[in-house]
Amino acid sequence: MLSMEMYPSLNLGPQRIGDCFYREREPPAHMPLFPPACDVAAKSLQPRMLAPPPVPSEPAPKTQKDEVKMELENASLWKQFSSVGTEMIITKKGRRMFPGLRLKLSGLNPSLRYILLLDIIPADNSRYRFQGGSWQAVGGAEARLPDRVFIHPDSPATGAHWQSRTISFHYAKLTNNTLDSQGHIILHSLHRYQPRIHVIEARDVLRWGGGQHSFVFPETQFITVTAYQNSKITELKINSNPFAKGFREDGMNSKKQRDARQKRKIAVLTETLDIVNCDPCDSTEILSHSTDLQALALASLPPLPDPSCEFRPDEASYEDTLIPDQPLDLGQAFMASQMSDISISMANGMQDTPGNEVANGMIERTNTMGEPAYTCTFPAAQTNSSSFSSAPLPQSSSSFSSLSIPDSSDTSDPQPSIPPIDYPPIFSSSPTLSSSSTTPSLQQTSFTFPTPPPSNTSSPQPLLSSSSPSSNTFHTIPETISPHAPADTSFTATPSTCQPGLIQSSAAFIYPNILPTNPDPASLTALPLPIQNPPPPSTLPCAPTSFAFPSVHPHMQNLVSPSSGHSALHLPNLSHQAQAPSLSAPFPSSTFTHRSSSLPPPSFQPSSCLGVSSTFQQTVSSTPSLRPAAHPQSFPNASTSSSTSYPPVEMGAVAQFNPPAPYRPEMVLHHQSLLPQLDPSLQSCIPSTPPTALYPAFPSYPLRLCQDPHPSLSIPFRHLYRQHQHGHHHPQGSYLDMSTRAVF
DNA sequence: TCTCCTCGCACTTTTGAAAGGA
DNA sequence: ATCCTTTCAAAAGTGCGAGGAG
Repeated sequence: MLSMEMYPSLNLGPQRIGDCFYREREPPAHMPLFPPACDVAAKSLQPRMLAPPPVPSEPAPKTQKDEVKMELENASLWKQFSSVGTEMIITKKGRRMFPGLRLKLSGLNPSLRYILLLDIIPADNSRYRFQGGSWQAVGGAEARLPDRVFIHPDSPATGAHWQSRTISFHYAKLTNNTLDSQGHIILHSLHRYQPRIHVIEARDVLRWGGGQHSFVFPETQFITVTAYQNSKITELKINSNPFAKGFREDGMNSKKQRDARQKRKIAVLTETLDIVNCDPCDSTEILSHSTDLQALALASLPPLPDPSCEFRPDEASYEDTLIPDQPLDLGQAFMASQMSDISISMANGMQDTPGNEVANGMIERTNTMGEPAYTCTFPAAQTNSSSFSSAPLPQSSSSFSSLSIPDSSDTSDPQPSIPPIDYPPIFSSSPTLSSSSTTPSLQQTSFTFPTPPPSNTSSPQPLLSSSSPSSNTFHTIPETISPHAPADTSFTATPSTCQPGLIQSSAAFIYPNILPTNPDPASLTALPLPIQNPPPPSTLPCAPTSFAFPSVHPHMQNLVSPSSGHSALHLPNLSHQAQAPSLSAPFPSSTFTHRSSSLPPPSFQPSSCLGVSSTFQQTVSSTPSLRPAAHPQSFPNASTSSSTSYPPVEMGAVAQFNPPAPYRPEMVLHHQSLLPQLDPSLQSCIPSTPPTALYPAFPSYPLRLCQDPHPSLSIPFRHLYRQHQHGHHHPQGSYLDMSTRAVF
């Protein structure tokens, strides 16, 4: 088995290792070290297999880290969905996300390599139900499933690579199958989730953790469903997703067409039954029936030419064929109905052309991240698809209307409703945003919205000065920043007050402060947090996180050849890693237990994105990533929902994050701290008494990068698991199948 | 009875192989 | 023989609706 410790610098203490037993594979003999795009950079780098543990003294250039920015290119589309209440279908086989996450990165060191991860964490600890046109929290969340992290197929790649193109996570799939072995991200239905993107510096393929930047875009929050609940979302999806084009009004699978087909089918079946019931021996019956049948058949056929027309060949032909032979008539009737359907469909298709062009145009714009196409007409959620225009979204937007927001501050509220996210007009300040028309509010001024200019989607976006409040890019918090220091000092107050009505959603949220210290809860709580509120209760359990390459791009898969030997991390760019001699070294099991700790007081960064850069911060691993970060209001649990501010955290300052970790290929990401907790903001509103935890308290869940043993998978090293300290017993079994696959 | 999930359907786009031509 | 373009079919991604389970 070949595994790699992804974050050597995150030595949190004794760790549990060796939980993942995967079939070892030999590294592909001819696997290129890096994708062509990265070849040059890769050559410039000295591969360091089994390199010694990273030395804290080798931090990446601060300047670069500090300027790492991420933009959500299709932010306007996301906002459209968010304004209505984004729903994501999850299926057993896995469903892609739509909208997808399309990102632009900047501020990376072009010569360094980075790994991009996507994980999705619970936004709160409630289960939802769609009632009365809005989402209502109806109870506690189900036990958190093991977190899986989707590693971007290009990972690791150089900063130049990431910055030269739009980064898409569209290959990531969501599933509700807790036994999923495909590496999809497992989520509960009817729960609210928040995607996060992590940029992890990989100074070389085996040395991860030089620095970490995490980004959260509140508008990407969604509720998982197995079937769409809100018709507005359905309309949005159909109008925005090319694959659903057939369901558009002008499509062949539109409701109109379906209804017409259904009617025809029913009519035909009814007629058939009637005919069958007739006595075939009675010529009279037959004759009369034939007449009826003819009428029916004719009825089911496309309209005949106008009687006034002199030439009506169709009529004759129908009579000739239908009357004489009953069986034939039946068949013809059916065929006729089908043909009529086809002809109608064809006609519609013909007619649709213009409309389709428009639709296609929209799609193309969407695909190309042409935000303008989707921005639009919100504030008010459109009642119909037609309302979605390609017009730019008014800045005022906001309002979502129909959905009521559950008062997060009020945990007692049994049924808080989630309103669509209201995005304040924060764009105005950004020169890059065409849509910006409104004056940012006081709080909004400090926001930096990730929305990129509608154009240049394919090309790297010009970097916005981080200093500029108007920038629509999310800034990560420099590692050098003290964890206690607010990332954005300009931000004065947070909606902190947890007032239900206040929504800072449009802004990106900064990650909750990650405690730079020991995961020990006691120590965490003892930390002098600059902010305000006591850390959130660690009631939320941490689930094991797995990093998966579920949907690895085909080309990546091709690069990997399963081999009998140890499984190596076969990232496309990594070929040499397999050569590490120490790969086979056994993993020491760790005794480290991670407890949920209180989160540091969140400082609200109104600005956009929750970007947290850190050199591996341990976020309160214990603190469940579950905290609702993005939209406090939406959190029923007051304790969790309260604050929107996230103080910057410097992980590098924490000793536990910096300790040189042994670099062993066998190791997998084993640090729960990898992913900072999402919603530290809650703390501002956190009552002195921690709310009852809806999620069972999870012990520590070290992140581990494990190779997926599944034979069918060509990509080894597919999963990174954040494992439970003490092992998690899923109702359906253990999380890891020690034999061959990572299952639960 | 209600809610939620699963499955099959029809439709679409995407992708890659095959065919043809320069 | 190589490269490029076009064509075609398979694969995969969509939402819908019926039906089943709890």
